[in-house]
Amino acid sequence: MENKAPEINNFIEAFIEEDIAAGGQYEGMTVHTRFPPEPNGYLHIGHCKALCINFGTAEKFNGLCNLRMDDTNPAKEDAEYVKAIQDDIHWLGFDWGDRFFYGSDYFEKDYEYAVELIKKGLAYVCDLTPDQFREYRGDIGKPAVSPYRDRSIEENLDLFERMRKGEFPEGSRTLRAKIDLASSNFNLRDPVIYRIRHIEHHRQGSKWCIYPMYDFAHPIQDALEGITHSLCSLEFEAHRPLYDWVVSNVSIPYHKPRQIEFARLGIDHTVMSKRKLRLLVETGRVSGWDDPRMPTLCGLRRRGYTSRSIRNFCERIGVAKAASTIEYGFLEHCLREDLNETAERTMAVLHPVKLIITNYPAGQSETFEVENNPVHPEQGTHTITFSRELWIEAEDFLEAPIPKYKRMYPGNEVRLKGAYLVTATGCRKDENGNIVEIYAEYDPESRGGNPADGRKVKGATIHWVDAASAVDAEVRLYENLFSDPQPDGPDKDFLECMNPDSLTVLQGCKVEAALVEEAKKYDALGEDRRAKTAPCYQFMRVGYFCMDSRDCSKDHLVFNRSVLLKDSFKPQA
RNA sequence: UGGGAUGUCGCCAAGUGGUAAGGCACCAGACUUUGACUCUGGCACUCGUAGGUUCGAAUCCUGCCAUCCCAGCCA
Repeated sequence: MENKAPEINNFIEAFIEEDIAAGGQYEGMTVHTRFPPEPNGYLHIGHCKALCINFGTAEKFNGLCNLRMDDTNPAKEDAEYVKAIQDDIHWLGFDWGDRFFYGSDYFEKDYEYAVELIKKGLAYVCDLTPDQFREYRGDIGKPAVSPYRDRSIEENLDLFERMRKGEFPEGSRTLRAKIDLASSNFNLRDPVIYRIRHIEHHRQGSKWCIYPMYDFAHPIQDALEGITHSLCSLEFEAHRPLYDWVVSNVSIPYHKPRQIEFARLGIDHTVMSKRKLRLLVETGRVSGWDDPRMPTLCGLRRRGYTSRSIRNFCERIGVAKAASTIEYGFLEHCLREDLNETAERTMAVLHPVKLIITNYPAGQSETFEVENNPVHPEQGTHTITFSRELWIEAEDFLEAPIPKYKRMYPGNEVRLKGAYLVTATGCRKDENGNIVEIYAEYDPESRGGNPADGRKVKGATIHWVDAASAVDAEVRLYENLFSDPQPDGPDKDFLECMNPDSLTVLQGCKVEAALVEEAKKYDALGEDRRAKTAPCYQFMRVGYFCMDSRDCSKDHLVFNRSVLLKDSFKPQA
């Protein structure tokens, strides 16, 4: 009774449960996983799936999950990314406790294990250059060849030590695992496990000039940390035999970890490879790694995505082995679902047109209380002001209505949210035919939007902002970075799939004056906290918006559109 | 091509021999001071395909087809 079995939701959990039930090396074990990012870029939502699987699975079985920087290739890695990665993971709400490691901290151990393999006759120094290596690699049905395979253990030991001492130039020699030159799995054709690189390592400095390959270092790292289940993505499937070979042939005083692979996350209308994201940043096609259009966690965060919505998304897409591409709309759904519960409602007019209430006295003004969130009345109310001149959305008035149109047009009574019922009487246009002013009369007996006679209002309820107190704001509208749903597709240049209209900047939008006070509070936060907690609002009838962590200030309000509200109105004709 | 995987509704995804869960999207309706939210109903006689085994198959067997990954001194 004390230990209720966890509900099994996917094949990985099923495997783990089987392992536990089988006993053996897993007898009484604590499930232990790890998340091993390479510190060569920022985390994106694809990493988040792996994060949720590794941390989530450990949590589910009451286990542990380590965070480990996989930094075995000094050419690609940089310390600048380490903190950003940690911050992103914490922001998501995961915690590795005191189990933060660097793959490079095991270099000495890796070396010892390599020596062990040499002594066992399971590894040898090979003098083939990269070009020769390719040439001697063999082919289907034709085994690979290495003229150096049968060197004596003594010679290998000597050569490997001299490799470490820096006696040889890059590319001149490697250490190879002696497995099977004829294997149909090319990963087992005596794979390179150490290469020479005369490069500074971001943490080890110039201590080393030989570096272990992922295939050798990773299983050792896992084993040394007591990882029981090494959960990674599908592209490592063909490497599993090598992973198993390493943990079986090296004397690690723990049980052998088990590698299990799952399909990585794909989302349409975006790209997920670090290489491509980096190119977008470096060529200035986006403003940076945290551009709100980027699928990076910092980008999504700046866009207004909450950690809860992202986590929920990762939970709901499931875990399987079939390659899949999730529709971007599902991510948006998860955001709306969260923000609907939490975001305060406010009124903002993005494309303002003046509405003049002709029968409302000039110079007069009054206030109304509107609820912050109808879904949760306990979130309170706030005050808005009303006067003769208001701003309304240009698309909320039509001189000649189209079918099903319920908003303002001459003679149609509508409700100004929280204020009064009004009926348009006409409008004024400029010389180009653009509507510059709309005229309407209000029903003084409908304060708060409730007509005294209780009549039903057939027209829509529209949002507005008092012109006398409104504040200007800049609003940035975002759309898909790529108009092509599969920019990663074969025979495509992803740069040519980009959406030229992924960013639209609107100036002179009208928002409630109260937002200036909110911006003041936001200004008071330190840069670090600002980046993690963008205040989010629902601009009623428009969408969810958040203050931009970099550019918004009380003197210049800047909002990012996080996601549109759903809209079932489909103009016909 | 050799090896490794995967194919269940437009997109995800349960299902492990007993007669196709759920979510997103979409459609219809109710409710509504957000054309939002919420609620109700609809949405795979069929599981890549062709055979076979079985009383019974998405689930087992065989062939075929399609897609993805690996074939770096990247991870």
